[in-house]
Amino acid sequence: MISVVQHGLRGSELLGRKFRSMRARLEPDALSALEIDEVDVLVAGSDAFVRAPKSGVLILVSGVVGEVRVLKDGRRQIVALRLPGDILAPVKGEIVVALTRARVADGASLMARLADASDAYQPLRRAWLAAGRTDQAILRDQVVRLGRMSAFERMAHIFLEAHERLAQVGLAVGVSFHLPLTQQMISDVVGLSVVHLNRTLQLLRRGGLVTARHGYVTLVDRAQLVEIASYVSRFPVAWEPCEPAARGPLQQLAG
Amino acid sequence: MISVVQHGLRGSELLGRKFRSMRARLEPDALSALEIDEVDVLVAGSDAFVRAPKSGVLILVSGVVGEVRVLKDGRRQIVALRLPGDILAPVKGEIVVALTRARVADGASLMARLADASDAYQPLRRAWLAAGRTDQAILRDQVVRLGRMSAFERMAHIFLEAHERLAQVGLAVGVSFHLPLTQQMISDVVGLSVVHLNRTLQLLRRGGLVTARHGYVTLVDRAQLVEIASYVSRFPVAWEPCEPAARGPLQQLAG
DNA sequence: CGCTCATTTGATTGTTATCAAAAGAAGTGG
DNA sequence: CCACTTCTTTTGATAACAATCAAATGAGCG
Repeated sequence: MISVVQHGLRGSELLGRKFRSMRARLEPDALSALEIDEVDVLVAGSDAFVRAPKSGVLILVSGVVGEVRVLKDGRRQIVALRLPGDILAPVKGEIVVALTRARVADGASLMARLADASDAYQPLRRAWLAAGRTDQAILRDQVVRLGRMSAFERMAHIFLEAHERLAQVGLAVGVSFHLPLTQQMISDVVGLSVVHLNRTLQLLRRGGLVTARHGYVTLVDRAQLVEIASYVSRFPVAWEPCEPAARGPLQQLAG
Repeated sequence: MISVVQHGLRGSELLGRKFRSMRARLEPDALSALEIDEVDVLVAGSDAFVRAPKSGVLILVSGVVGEVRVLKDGRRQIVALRLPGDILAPVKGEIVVALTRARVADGASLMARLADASDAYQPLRRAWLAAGRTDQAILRDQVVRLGRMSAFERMAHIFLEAHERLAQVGLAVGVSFHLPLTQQMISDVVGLSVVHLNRTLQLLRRGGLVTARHGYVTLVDRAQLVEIASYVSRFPVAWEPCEPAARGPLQQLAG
């Protein structure tokens, strides 16, 4: 299983996958010369608080980070969960928290290329905008999840979303993926208490819907999860079922 | 009291106020030649469902509309509440619902001006981007509201937000404003049942925090509301207290 | 091994939803 | 202007859901 934290992918490769899944017709080398591989900031520790990027745009290369709001009394809401290939864009009043060890790259050179108005970069600009719209849609999914879904539905939904987003950048194998977050962190995403999240997770497990252990998640019955969460895909089929190949190595991870 | 539904403001005036509150140094006539006053679509009725804009960007001139997700079993979530001066931007799976009678204008000419790369429109482009960021921040406020706030806090928060957003475009008088929505509609914004919303509203009233009647809302104790909701302003003081002038006409509305 | 952190379980409380129905407003047509 | 309908607000009673408190178990790590 390919790890979210330690995949061998370069930043440009990640972005390429992401942008291409937006139906962008990018040349093979549209991103190759970008210097987004040089990791700018290395954030370690699972709860290290890092102030917003010192300058410009940051791209998450590996690991998981959250854009977090903390209320006076300590309640936390992870407004957006950022996965490899995502742009970090916290707003005023939010902090960026590394939920796992994470590597981020400076997006300055990408931004420069986007600012270049030449025709050659037209597909790139399109893809960038499409990615932004997807980001927006995912944030709105988060609103619906928190506003009108039961704990059970929320869990089904977040698992589906995480899977799809990771699959988009090639960080999923079939219906399985690596997402090494504590239940506390996930509860701060879906707006539940840890205890209730734990119990809800058990319902999903006992229902034969998912398995989750040591940060490895498998959507055992994806179809039913989609049904439960009324899940609407945000990507044009970025993942292929590929059941046969996956079954072998997955079962040991599934626990 | 100036009405959200029937103010006499022209679209360009609304946008001007909005953009100027973004600290944009717009020339007095930066927007004047725009044809955003010609109302494109007239949506009547309080629950008329209108499919997404036929082409391009729509600007809300008067009235209130919601960008709504409807789940299979009829649960609804108003993802974003749109007030005069806002841009309508529903994503896939959402519908635009007129919550009051509303007038919308076609933003094509504004978009054309934004696309014009000449220096003259630099401040306009800046303001446009700033408005987009504010929009994003408000959406994220919505996430926190739904994810980690109690019913009481949610109500305090949404009232403060509505006030600030209306004040920004001059549709508030002091701490009072017009927002003719049914409790059902508001409950679909804050993710509560109507019944519970009604009871929570009574708590706010009895606590001497707000008055709300016939669509007229007064933040009687704004300071305390801010405290309750941990409210963070999204605008650079777009409204001035102006208590003295307001007190007269407000009290009769306050009921 | 012993420390710490994460997960799990049990018991209980508190919050919010749901159901049902009354009372109040607003609009319609006679 | 009134009877009538319909929608909204309000109230009461109850059930479902999720949070909290407390503690045990399990996993990772030096």
